[in-house]
Amino acid sequence: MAELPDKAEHFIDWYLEAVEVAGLTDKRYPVKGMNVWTPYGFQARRLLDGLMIRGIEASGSQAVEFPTLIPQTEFQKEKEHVKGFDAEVYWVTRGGATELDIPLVLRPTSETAMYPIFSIWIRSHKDLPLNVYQIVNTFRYETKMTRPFLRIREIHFFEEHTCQATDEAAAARCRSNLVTFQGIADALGLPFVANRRPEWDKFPGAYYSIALDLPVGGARTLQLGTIHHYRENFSRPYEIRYEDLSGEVKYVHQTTFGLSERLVGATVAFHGDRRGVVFPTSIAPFQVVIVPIISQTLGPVALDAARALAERLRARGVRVRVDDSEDRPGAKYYLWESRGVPLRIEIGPREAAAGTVTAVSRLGEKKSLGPGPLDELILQALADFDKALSAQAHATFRKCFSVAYRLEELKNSTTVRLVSWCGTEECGHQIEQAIEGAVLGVPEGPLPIDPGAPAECIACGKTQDTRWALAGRPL
RNA sequence: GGGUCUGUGGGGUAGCUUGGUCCAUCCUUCGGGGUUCGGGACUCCGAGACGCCAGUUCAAAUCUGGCCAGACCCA
Repeated sequence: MAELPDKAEHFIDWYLEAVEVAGLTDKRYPVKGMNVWTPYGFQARRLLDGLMIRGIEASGSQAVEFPTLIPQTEFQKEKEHVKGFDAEVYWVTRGGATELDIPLVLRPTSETAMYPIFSIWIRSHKDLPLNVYQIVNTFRYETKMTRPFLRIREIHFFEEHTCQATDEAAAARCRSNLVTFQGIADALGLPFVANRRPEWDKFPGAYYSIALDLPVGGARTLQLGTIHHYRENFSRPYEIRYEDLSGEVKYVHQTTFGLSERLVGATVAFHGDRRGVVFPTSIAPFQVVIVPIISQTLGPVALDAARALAERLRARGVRVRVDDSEDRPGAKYYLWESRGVPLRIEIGPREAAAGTVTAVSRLGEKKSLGPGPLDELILQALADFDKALSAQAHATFRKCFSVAYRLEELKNSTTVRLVSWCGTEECGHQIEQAIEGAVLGVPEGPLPIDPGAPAECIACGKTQDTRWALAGRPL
């Protein structure tokens, strides 16, 4: 039986092939870092969009849409931001044959598109808070190698931008975003750590950045998204001001929250196995696939039963597909397993007569359901699947971390490491050199494992002001 | 940013060193027929490729250059 490459040993090979066999994208589009979404992959992405939309709107954000092109003059207003993105933006310099007076940037992110308009929208404290988001495509000219979903040049980007009256309100919005993300991650069965990125690695223009990191085997990590507190760094150059109750003119404090289709890649990367993708029911294009076992001698009873069951499940809101193709049953099992369908239902002729089915979970559990209310039993089996997937993920997650006490231990790390760190950039860089990766930052909230109190800094040995930080190798 | 290597049907490959054997190999895929159908079926018939553009040559998948795309290494 053909299996995928070993996930632990050859992660990238495994990942590329898992995406390939699942048919989520077509990588043959002839522009680097830009893939075509297939109907199957697009459905997963659209369901993910739904999770993000429901989550953010529940926290009081409204959808907007700003243009794709940004004039150079606006793009360059915030110094750090420009420096951070200058090397990776696409420029539009011509309209037809005419050279544009002011070149246009294809948005790499939308701060500089939105904020000139925010400065018009916001006049008074009554206009605050302003919480808006958009889901649009953004463009970044990645110079490194690209990977489907993980590192791409056209990014399907979710970005929330908010304006708050005070520093404290902005910090509160960041915490609220973290709660929203927790909900999305739970729906995907993905554990994560929220790390406050070190100064040298924060978003260009941010006061601080909180990154949502997922360990994906070895010391490798994947940044799932980010939450940034900008303070007044953008509102000053873009003159986003309001009059407070006493008539004093103040600059707003801004935040952003960014996610992308990388979450589809993360789901593949974290849950996938030797047979391919494993989707949680929340974004599985098909939650259930029914395979009728055709028999020449016993007639089409199994197929009829499969179609009838599918109708009942659809009425209950289940995304279900009957695979009535000519392939043999075994071939269908392999196909839908590689594509990540949570639950397979097999109906044979004798089962059709008895009113029972065989249910096989993508995690391997096989059992007979019925006779009885099959739709109820299948809904239960789907809920059980999500629970089992999440439990398995959290068990894996805990094994992804270990403490390192000396710099030399970092070299061939097989997990993400917790290190005691004094917080200085100099020691941070020593840690990064030792692990051949990055200091991910200091976790917000509880640590993924409990290492006790931080001791002396792993690099300089000082004991004052040390804290636990995570170090790993971002993909 | 600097360097090394690669590009053959829809996917994966053989052929390239030494130009002619190639109207290009094998597996898979796709269309049609038949027998099948509880873990990747068998069989018969058919379809489909030398990344693009130039150059060298009697002759180019094969050699040279440029471009495009991809992989890897270094900063």
